Amino acid sequence: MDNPSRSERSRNAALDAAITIVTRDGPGRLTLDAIARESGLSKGGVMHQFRTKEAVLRALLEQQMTHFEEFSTRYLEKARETSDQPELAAQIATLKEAISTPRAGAFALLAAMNANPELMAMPRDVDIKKVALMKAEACDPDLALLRWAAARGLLLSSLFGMLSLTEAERDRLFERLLDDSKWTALEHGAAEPAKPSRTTAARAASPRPAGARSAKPASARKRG
Amino acid sequence: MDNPSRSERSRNAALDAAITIVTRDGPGRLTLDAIARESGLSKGGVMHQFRTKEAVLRALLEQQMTHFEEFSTRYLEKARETSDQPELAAQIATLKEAISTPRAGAFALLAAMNANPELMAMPRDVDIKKVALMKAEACDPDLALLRWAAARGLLLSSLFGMLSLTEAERDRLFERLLDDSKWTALEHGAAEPAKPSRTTAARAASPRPAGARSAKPASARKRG
DNA sequence: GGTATAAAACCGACCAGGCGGTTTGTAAAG
DNA sequence: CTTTACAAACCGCCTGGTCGGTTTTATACC
Repeated sequence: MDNPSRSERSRNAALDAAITIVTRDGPGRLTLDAIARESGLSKGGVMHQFRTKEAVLRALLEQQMTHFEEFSTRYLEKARETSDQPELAAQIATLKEAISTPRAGAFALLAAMNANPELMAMPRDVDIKKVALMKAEACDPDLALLRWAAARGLLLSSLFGMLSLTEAERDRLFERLLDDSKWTALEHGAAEPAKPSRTTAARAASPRPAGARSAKPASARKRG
Repeated sequence: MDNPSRSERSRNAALDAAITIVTRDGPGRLTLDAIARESGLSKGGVMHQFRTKEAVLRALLEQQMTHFEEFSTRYLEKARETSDQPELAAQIATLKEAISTPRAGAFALLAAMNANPELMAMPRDVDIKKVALMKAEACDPDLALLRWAAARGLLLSSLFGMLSLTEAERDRLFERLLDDSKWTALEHGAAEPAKPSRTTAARAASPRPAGARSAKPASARKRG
């Protein structure tokens, strides 16, 4: 096997091991030795790929971020035709996804924060953009932000093992968060949309009077 | 000084030191030696008050929980007369409070989770009760849960340094979360309240048809 | 009161193990 | 033959926790 492949294989092995550890044993147990043990590599091998532990954390964060970023953009494309707030929808859906891929990604976040709170700057910067997009597309930006915050609250609470809701309840709440028709904007920004949104036509495709059951497939549903 | 006082003083010194450390240096830096150093006690002294590190974390969590519990009940009494969902209002207000007493309490939570995720059972048990109360008093329980989740999302995001909102924006969002008149229940549970809520009178105090312009200043508005 | 004694609070040296990181050596790729 | 990828031993430091001893407070007896 050529060198680049060899390296990448080792890198991935290490990162996979890290995720396994952090989800199985908690963030406090994520050590370089543990990664070496779990991945089958030697400690020297791990250190060859990541010169420092912080580098591991950073890589872990990046991996997770791109993973969810991909999910988000994929969802965004679909949502553009079904919602007039596609960015918001994508964000909520992504958070929902993150909750069911549970500790994997976001638990890494905890490990990162524990080691070095400044690492949090990375995901924050992404957030800033997302928030801007969501505000821009909404006629009631605050309401959009709150829907987003609610989704995030559900995710983070769940991550911390502090969410006392059943899976069904959670799903139902996410469903409702995603259903634009259940969130009527205050006239705040615009009772009648000032800008002729590019998706008014798409919106007309769902002319039910705000109360009808949402028909959204809502992506993958695990257990009924 | 008599023995009980002496003990309590030391305990508090240790806990205060722990909070200082965890907020200043991050949860990863919270060690027994650090606590001893910061508190002025010797390590032996610290170990005399808390036989193990987990005991310190537990005490820290308990202290913070009772602190916010007190705030919550104090608020609850007032809210009973101004909102027909006093439990929800109290929870939201408490979360708002927690965000501005920032890292102090909830950062401890992070430290706890890092060391031993099972410690999270303690705050979760409290939550379960709160959630039950909030659901019970609401005619649209899911909406109540979502308002609560949004508040929590704002808090946790802020804790993680991942909230890209200004203080004013945050305040405005909390304000809106607290304003019952801006959250109209879906007919879901009850278009006309099935159970004669004990505060229907109080609710009648704001008889505008849920859509009237709010008198709230709504602070800064960015784009037209 | 004073004094002997027990008990609690506290100190600081100490320990074994785990930690992040370095070094030295070796085999494979280029 | 140089460079890269890895292995394994090793290092110093810090960790949570122990332990024997000292000081302070509480109690018992006179």
